Amino acid sequence: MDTIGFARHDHKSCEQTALAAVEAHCAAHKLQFTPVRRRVLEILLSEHRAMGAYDILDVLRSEGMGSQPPVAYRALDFLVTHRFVHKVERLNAFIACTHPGETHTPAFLICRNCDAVAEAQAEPTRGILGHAADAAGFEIEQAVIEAVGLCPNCHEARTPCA
Amino acid sequence: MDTIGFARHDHKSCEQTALAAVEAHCAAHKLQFTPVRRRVLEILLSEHRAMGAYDILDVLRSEGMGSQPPVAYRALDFLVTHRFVHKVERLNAFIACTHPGETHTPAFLICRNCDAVAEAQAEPTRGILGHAADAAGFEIEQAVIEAVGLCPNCHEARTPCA
DNA sequence: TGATAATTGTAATTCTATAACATATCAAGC
DNA sequence: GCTTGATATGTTATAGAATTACAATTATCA
Repeated sequence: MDTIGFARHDHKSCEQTALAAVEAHCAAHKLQFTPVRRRVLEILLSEHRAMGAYDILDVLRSEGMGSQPPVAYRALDFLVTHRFVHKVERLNAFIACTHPGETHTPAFLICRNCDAVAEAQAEPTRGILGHAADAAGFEIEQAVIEAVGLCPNCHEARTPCA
Repeated sequence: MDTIGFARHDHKSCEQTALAAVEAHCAAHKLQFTPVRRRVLEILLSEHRAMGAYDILDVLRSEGMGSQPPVAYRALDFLVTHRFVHKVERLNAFIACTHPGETHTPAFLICRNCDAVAEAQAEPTRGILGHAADAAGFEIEQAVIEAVGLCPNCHEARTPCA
Protein backbone atom coordinates (compact mmCIF):
# COMPACT_ATOMS: atom_id res chain seq x y z
CA MET A 1 0.00 0.00 0.00
CA ASP A 2 2.79 2.34 0.65
CA THR A 3 4.43 1.57 -2.64
CA ILE A 4 5.08 5.00 -3.96
CA GLY A 5 6.30 2.82 -6.68
CA PHE A 6 6.96 3.79 -10.22
CA ALA A 7 5.29 7.16 -10.24
CA ARG A 8 7.31 10.32 -10.56
CA HIS A 9 7.57 12.39 -7.46
CA ASP A 10 9.60 15.03 -5.71
CA HIS A 11 13.06 13.55 -5.43
CA LYS A 12 14.59 16.42 -3.55
CA SER A 13 12.18 16.20 -0.69
CA CYS A 14 12.21 12.43 -0.27
CA GLU A 15 15.98 12.58 -0.44
CA GLN A 16 16.20 15.15 2.32
CA THR A 17 13.60 13.47 4.46
CA ALA A 18 15.44 10.15 4.31
CA LEU A 19 18.78 11.75 5.01
CA ALA A 20 17.41 13.57 8.02
CA ALA A 21 15.86 10.37 9.33
CA VAL A 22 19.16 8.54 9.02
CA GLU A 23 21.03 11.35 10.72
CA ALA A 24 18.59 11.30 13.58
CA HIS A 25 18.76 7.55 13.90
CA CYS A 26 22.55 7.55 13.95
CA ALA A 27 22.66 10.30 16.54
CA ALA A 28 20.17 8.46 18.70
CA HIS A 29 22.06 5.18 18.49
CA LYS A 30 25.57 6.59 18.61
CA LEU A 31 26.44 5.35 15.16
CA GLN A 32 29.22 7.01 13.25
CA PHE A 33 27.67 8.54 10.19
CA THR A 34 31.02 9.27 8.56
CA PRO A 35 31.63 11.22 5.34
CA VAL A 36 32.04 8.10 3.19
CA ARG A 37 28.91 6.48 4.58
CA ARG A 38 26.95 9.67 4.18
CA ARG A 39 28.16 10.18 0.66
CA VAL A 40 27.27 6.64 -0.39
CA LEU A 41 23.79 7.09 1.00
CA GLU A 42 23.46 10.45 -0.75
CA ILE A 43 24.49 8.90 -4.04
CA LEU A 44 21.90 6.16 -3.70
CA LEU A 45 19.22 8.59 -2.64
CA SER A 46 19.88 11.01 -5.46
CA GLU A 47 20.04 8.35 -8.15
CA HIS A 48 16.92 6.78 -6.70
CA ARG A 49 17.58 3.44 -8.35
CA ALA A 50 19.42 0.21 -7.67
CA MET A 51 23.15 0.67 -8.19
CA GLY A 52 26.00 -1.81 -8.23
CA ALA A 53 28.78 -1.39 -5.70
CA TYR A 54 31.16 -0.53 -8.50
CA ASP A 55 28.85 2.13 -9.90
CA ILE A 56 28.92 3.76 -6.50
CA LEU A 57 32.65 3.30 -6.29
CA ASP A 58 33.05 5.12 -9.61
CA VAL A 59 31.31 8.13 -8.17
CA LEU A 60 33.36 8.04 -4.99
CA ARG A 61 36.53 7.74 -7.04
CA SER A 62 35.63 10.72 -9.17
CA GLU A 63 35.21 12.72 -6.00
CA GLY A 64 38.47 11.53 -4.46
CA MET A 65 36.81 9.64 -1.62
CA GLY A 66 38.52 6.31 -1.98
CA SER A 67 38.95 4.24 -5.04
CA GLN A 68 39.17 0.65 -3.87
CA PRO A 69 36.23 -1.77 -3.58
CA PRO A 70 36.41 -2.22 0.19
CA VAL A 71 35.67 1.46 0.65
CA ALA A 72 32.34 1.10 -1.09
CA TYR A 73 31.54 -2.32 0.33
CA ARG A 74 32.25 -1.29 3.88
CA ALA A 75 30.06 1.76 3.65
CA LEU A 76 27.33 -0.38 2.09
CA ASP A 77 27.72 -2.96 4.85
CA PHE A 78 27.11 -0.30 7.43
CA LEU A 79 24.11 1.11 5.58
CA VAL A 80 22.60 -2.31 4.94
CA THR A 81 23.16 -3.49 8.51
CA HIS A 82 21.26 -0.53 9.82
CA ARG A 83 18.61 -0.82 7.11
CA PHE A 84 19.27 2.55 5.54
CA VAL A 85 19.98 0.74 2.30
CA HIS A 86 18.75 -2.61 1.01
CA LYS A 87 20.49 -5.08 -1.19
CA VAL A 88 18.55 -6.31 -4.19
CA GLU A 89 19.88 -9.86 -4.51
CA ARG A 90 18.46 -10.41 -7.91
CA LEU A 91 20.44 -7.49 -9.32
CA ASN A 92 23.50 -7.64 -7.07
CA ALA A 93 22.72 -4.03 -6.44
CA PHE A 94 21.83 -1.64 -3.67
CA ILE A 95 19.00 0.83 -3.21
CA ALA A 96 18.27 3.44 -0.58
CA CYS A 97 15.44 2.61 1.76
CA THR A 98 12.33 4.68 1.24
CA HIS A 99 11.54 4.88 4.94
CA PRO A 100 14.64 4.44 7.01
CA GLY A 101 14.40 4.08 10.75
CA GLU A 102 11.18 2.12 10.78
CA THR A 103 11.53 -1.61 11.23
CA HIS A 104 10.19 -3.39 8.24
CA THR A 105 10.67 -6.22 5.79
CA PRO A 106 11.20 -4.79 2.38
CA ALA A 107 9.87 -6.46 -0.74
CA PHE A 108 10.93 -5.29 -4.16
CA LEU A 109 9.15 -5.01 -7.46
CA ILE A 110 11.78 -5.18 -10.16
CA CYS A 111 11.00 -4.30 -13.77
CA ARG A 112 12.76 -6.72 -16.08
CA ASN A 113 12.61 -4.21 -18.88
CA CYS A 114 13.87 -0.96 -17.40
CA ASP A 115 15.38 -2.24 -14.13
CA ALA A 116 13.33 0.19 -12.09
CA VAL A 117 12.84 -0.99 -8.53
CA ALA A 118 10.03 -0.12 -6.14
CA GLU A 119 10.03 -0.96 -2.48
CA ALA A 120 6.90 -2.46 -1.00
CA GLN A 121 6.19 -4.12 2.31
CA ALA A 122 5.91 -7.76 3.24
CA GLU A 123 5.27 -9.82 6.31
CA PRO A 124 7.12 -13.04 5.73
CA THR A 125 6.26 -14.58 9.05
CA ARG A 126 2.63 -14.50 8.07
CA GLY A 127 0.93 -16.13 5.14
CA ILE A 128 1.93 -19.27 3.33
CA LEU A 129 5.63 -18.84 3.87
CA GLY A 130 5.16 -18.38 7.58
CA HIS A 131 3.08 -21.52 7.79
CA ALA A 132 5.62 -23.51 5.83
CA ALA A 133 8.37 -22.28 8.12
CA ASP A 134 6.35 -23.20 11.20
CA ALA A 135 5.61 -26.64 9.81
CA ALA A 136 9.30 -27.19 9.12
CA GLY A 137 10.35 -25.85 12.50
CA PHE A 138 12.29 -23.10 10.79
CA GLU A 139 12.79 -19.78 12.49
CA ILE A 140 12.70 -16.89 10.02
CA GLU A 141 15.04 -14.05 10.93
CA GLN A 142 15.16 -12.20 7.68
CA ALA A 143 13.58 -12.45 4.25
CA VAL A 144 14.44 -11.66 0.68
CA ILE A 145 11.31 -11.00 -1.31
CA GLU A 146 11.74 -9.82 -4.87
CA ALA A 147 9.16 -9.90 -7.62
CA VAL A 148 10.28 -9.64 -11.22
CA GLY A 149 7.90 -8.43 -13.89
CA LEU A 150 6.82 -5.38 -15.80
CA CYS A 151 6.34 -1.98 -14.25
CA PRO A 152 3.28 0.04 -15.30
CA ASN A 153 5.27 2.15 -17.73
CA CYS A 154 6.89 -0.73 -19.55
CA HIS A 155 3.74 -2.78 -19.45
CA GLU A 156 1.85 0.00 -21.12
CA ALA A 157 4.52 0.44 -23.75
CA ARG A 158 4.25 -3.23 -24.73
CA THR A 159 0.49 -3.56 -24.88
CA PRO A 160 -0.48 -0.43 -26.80
CA CYS A 161 -4.22 -0.98 -26.95
CA ALA A 162 -4.92 -3.08 -23.91
CA MET B 1 2.96 -27.71 3.91
CA ASP B 2 4.87 -29.78 1.48
CA THR B 3 8.16 -28.74 2.98
CA ILE B 4 9.82 -32.09 3.40
CA GLY B 5 12.29 -29.68 4.76
CA PHE B 6 15.17 -30.50 6.98
CA ALA B 7 14.24 -34.04 7.89
CA ARG B 8 16.24 -36.98 6.66
CA HIS B 9 14.62 -39.08 4.03
CA ASP B 10 15.25 -41.55 1.25
CA HIS B 11 17.55 -39.75 -1.15
CA LYS B 12 17.75 -42.50 -3.70
CA SER B 13 14.05 -42.59 -4.32
CA CYS B 14 13.46 -38.84 -4.48
CA GLU B 15 16.44 -38.61 -6.80
CA GLN B 16 15.07 -41.19 -9.18
CA THR B 17 11.55 -39.84 -9.06
CA ALA B 18 12.73 -36.35 -9.94
CA LEU B 19 14.96 -37.59 -12.74
CA ALA B 20 12.13 -39.60 -14.23
CA ALA B 21 9.80 -36.62 -14.05
CA VAL B 22 12.33 -34.45 -15.86
CA GLU B 23 12.90 -37.07 -18.51
CA ALA B 24 9.20 -37.35 -19.11
CA HIS B 25 8.78 -33.60 -19.26
CA CYS B 26 11.60 -33.21 -21.75
CA ALA B 27 10.26 -35.99 -23.93
CA ALA B 28 6.81 -34.48 -23.88
CA HIS B 29 8.07 -31.02 -24.75
CA LYS B 30 10.78 -32.05 -27.18
CA LEU B 31 13.54 -30.61 -25.07
CA GLN B 32 17.06 -31.93 -25.50
CA PHE B 33 18.00 -33.56 -22.24
CA THR B 34 21.65 -33.89 -23.21
CA PRO B 35 24.38 -35.71 -21.26
CA VAL B 36 25.78 -32.52 -19.74
CA ARG B 37 22.37 -31.28 -18.69
CA ARG B 38 21.44 -34.63 -17.27
CA ARG B 39 24.71 -34.95 -15.40
CA VAL B 40 24.37 -31.49 -13.85
CA LEU B 41 20.88 -32.34 -12.67
CA GLU B 42 22.08 -35.68 -11.31
CA ILE B 43 24.86 -33.96 -9.38
CA LEU B 44 22.42 -31.51 -7.83
CA LEU B 45 19.93 -34.25 -7.03
CA SER B 46 22.49 -36.51 -5.44
CA GLU B 47 24.12 -33.78 -3.37
CA HIS B 48 20.70 -32.58 -2.36
CA ARG B 49 21.94 -29.19 -1.37
CA ALA B 50 22.59 -25.79 -2.90
CA MET B 51 25.79 -25.84 -4.94
CA GLY B 52 27.74 -23.07 -6.63
CA ALA B 53 28.23 -23.26 -10.37
CA TYR B 54 31.94 -23.81 -9.84
CA ASP B 55 31.33 -26.68 -7.43
CA ILE B 56 29.32 -28.36 -10.13
CA LEU B 57 31.95 -27.51 -12.69
CA ASP B 58 34.59 -29.20 -10.54
CA VAL B 59 32.62 -32.42 -10.65
CA LEU B 60 32.10 -32.18 -14.40
CA ARG B 61 35.77 -31.49 -14.87
CA SER B 62 36.77 -34.52 -12.83
CA GLU B 63 34.59 -36.61 -15.09
CA GLY B 64 35.91 -35.10 -18.30
CA MET B 65 32.65 -33.44 -19.26
CA GLY B 66 33.84 -29.93 -19.89
CA SER B 67 36.00 -27.76 -17.78
CA GLN B 68 35.06 -24.18 -18.61
CA PRO B 69 32.44 -22.11 -16.79
CA PRO B 70 30.07 -21.73 -19.74
CA VAL B 71 29.54 -25.49 -19.81
CA ALA B 72 28.12 -25.44 -16.31
CA TYR B 73 26.29 -22.16 -16.70
CA ARG B 74 24.61 -23.19 -19.92
CA ALA B 75 23.39 -26.44 -18.46
CA LEU B 76 22.14 -24.55 -15.42
CA ASP B 77 20.41 -22.01 -17.64
CA PHE B 78 18.51 -24.78 -19.33
CA LEU B 79 17.59 -26.46 -16.07
CA VAL B 80 16.54 -23.20 -14.43
CA THR B 81 14.54 -22.05 -17.44
CA HIS B 82 12.53 -25.23 -17.35
CA ARG B 83 12.28 -25.15 -13.57
CA PHE B 84 14.11 -28.41 -12.96
CA VAL B 85 16.57 -26.45 -10.88
CA HIS B 86 16.19 -23.23 -8.94
CA LYS B 87 18.70 -20.54 -8.25
CA VAL B 88 19.08 -19.43 -4.66
CA GLU B 89 19.96 -15.79 -5.13
CA ARG B 90 21.05 -15.27 -1.60
CA LEU B 91 23.73 -17.95 -1.92
CA ASN B 92 24.59 -17.57 -5.59
CA ALA B 93 23.90 -21.25 -5.76
CA PHE B 94 21.63 -23.77 -7.41
CA ILE B 95 19.43 -26.52 -6.05
CA ALA B 96 17.40 -29.26 -7.70
CA CYS B 97 13.66 -28.78 -7.61
CA THR B 98 11.88 -31.14 -5.30
CA HIS B 99 8.89 -31.53 -7.60
CA PRO B 100 9.84 -30.81 -11.18
CA GLY B 101 7.17 -30.58 -13.81
CA GLU B 102 4.55 -28.97 -11.66
CA THR B 103 4.16 -25.25 -12.03
CA HIS B 104 4.93 -23.54 -8.79
CA THR B 105 6.62 -20.63 -7.14
CA PRO B 106 9.39 -21.87 -4.95
CA ALA B 107 10.25 -20.25 -1.64
CA PHE B 108 13.39 -21.20 0.21
CA LEU B 109 14.20 -21.56 3.85
CA ILE B 110 17.94 -21.05 4.20
CA CYS B 111 19.76 -21.89 7.40
CA ARG B 112 22.38 -19.27 8.13
CA ASN B 113 24.32 -21.71 10.26
CA CYS B 114 24.60 -24.88 8.17
CA ASP B 115 23.49 -23.54 4.78
CA ALA B 116 20.84 -26.21 4.45
CA VAL B 117 18.05 -25.17 2.11
CA ALA B 118 14.46 -26.38 2.08
CA GLU B 119 12.02 -25.65 -0.68
CA ALA B 120 8.57 -24.52 0.29
CA GLN B 121 5.71 -23.04 -1.68
CA ALA B 122 4.58 -19.49 -2.05
CA GLU B 123 1.89 -17.60 -3.88
CA PRO B 124 3.37 -14.19 -4.53
CA THR B 125 0.40 -12.86 -6.44
CA ARG B 126 -1.68 -13.25 -3.32
CA GLY B 127 -1.20 -11.68 0.04
CA ILE B 128 0.45 -8.41 0.86
CA LEU B 129 2.92 -8.50 -1.98
CA GLY B 130 0.19 -9.14 -4.51
CA HIS B 131 -1.81 -6.22 -3.21
CA ALA B 132 1.19 -3.94 -3.31
CA ALA B 133 1.90 -4.98 -6.90
CA ASP B 134 -1.71 -4.37 -7.90
CA ALA B 135 -1.68 -0.99 -6.26
CA ALA B 136 1.47 -0.06 -8.11
CA GLY B 137 0.21 -1.43 -11.41
CA PHE B 138 3.05 -3.93 -11.45
CA GLU B 139 2.63 -7.27 -13.17
CA ILE B 140 4.46 -10.04 -11.32
CA GLU B 141 5.90 -12.67 -13.60
CA GLN B 142 8.25 -14.37 -11.25
CA ALA B 143 9.28 -14.13 -7.63
CA VAL B 144 12.32 -14.69 -5.50
CA ILE B 145 11.31 -15.58 -1.97
CA GLU B 146 14.04 -16.60 0.40
CA ALA B 147 13.87 -16.68 4.16
CA VAL B 148 17.09 -16.73 6.16
CA GLY B 149 17.14 -18.07 9.68
CA LEU B 150 17.85 -21.17 11.71
CA CYS B 151 16.78 -24.65 10.70
CA PRO B 152 15.33 -26.92 13.40
CA ASN B 153 18.61 -28.77 13.89
CA CYS B 154 20.75 -25.68 14.33
CA HIS B 155 18.10 -23.95 16.39
CA GLU B 156 18.00 -26.85 18.78
CA ALA B 157 21.79 -26.97 19.04
CA ARG B 158 21.87 -23.33 20.09
CA THR B 159 19.12 -23.34 22.68
CA PRO B 160 19.99 -26.45 24.72
CA CYS B 161 17.30 -26.22 27.33
CA ALA B 162 14.56 -24.27 25.68
C1' DT C 1 21.42 -35.24 -48.05
C1' DG C 2 21.71 -30.54 -47.07
C1' DA C 3 20.39 -26.54 -44.66
C1' DT C 4 19.37 -24.68 -40.33
C1' DA C 5 19.20 -24.43 -35.59
C1' DA C 6 20.79 -25.96 -31.18
C1' DT C 7 24.51 -27.41 -28.40
C1' DT C 8 29.23 -27.79 -26.83
C1' DG C 9 34.33 -26.49 -26.46
C1' DT C 10 37.57 -23.00 -25.33
C1' DA C 11 39.90 -18.63 -24.29
C1' DA C 12 39.55 -14.39 -22.49
C1' DT C 13 37.33 -11.06 -19.88
C1' DT C 14 34.09 -8.68 -16.84
C1' DC C 15 31.64 -8.12 -12.74
C1' DT C 16 31.08 -8.92 -7.74
C1' DA C 17 33.07 -9.44 -3.30
C1' DT C 18 36.43 -10.38 0.40
C1' DA C 19 41.02 -11.20 2.92
C1' DA C 20 44.80 -9.23 4.96
C1' DC C 21 47.39 -5.70 6.78
C1' DA C 22 48.87 -0.91 7.52
C1' DT C 23 47.36 3.61 8.92
C1' DA C 24 44.45 6.93 10.81
C1' DT C 25 40.69 8.55 13.55
C1' DC C 26 37.39 8.45 17.31
C1' DA C 27 35.61 7.85 22.26
C1' DA C 28 36.16 7.25 26.98
C1' DG C 29 38.63 6.90 31.19
C1' DC C 30 42.46 8.48 33.73
C1' DG D 1 45.41 16.62 27.68
C1' DC D 2 47.07 11.96 27.18
C1' DT D 3 46.63 7.13 26.70
C1' DT D 4 44.37 3.21 25.25
C1' DG D 5 41.31 0.33 22.87
C1' DA D 6 37.97 0.24 19.43
C1' DT D 7 36.33 1.75 15.15
C1' DA D 8 37.01 3.31 10.50
C1' DT D 9 39.75 4.04 6.28
C1' DG D 10 43.47 3.23 2.66
C1' DT D 11 45.62 -0.11 -0.24
C1' DT D 12 47.18 -4.38 -2.40
C1' DA D 13 46.04 -8.56 -3.77
C1' DT D 14 43.03 -12.21 -4.58
C1' DA D 15 38.83 -15.00 -4.65
C1' DG D 16 34.34 -15.98 -6.49
C1' DA D 17 30.53 -15.59 -9.96
C1' DA D 18 29.09 -14.88 -14.59
C1' DT D 19 29.34 -13.53 -19.48
C1' DT D 20 31.21 -12.49 -24.27
C1' DA D 21 32.86 -14.10 -28.38
C1' DC D 22 33.99 -17.33 -31.64
C1' DA D 23 34.99 -21.99 -33.34
C1' DA D 24 33.51 -26.70 -33.77
C1' DT D 25 30.20 -30.10 -33.40
C1' DT D 26 25.80 -32.37 -33.24
C1' DA D 27 20.82 -32.66 -33.75
C1' DT D 28 16.42 -31.76 -36.46
C1' DC D 29 13.73 -31.66 -40.19
C1' DA D 30 12.48 -30.48 -44.84
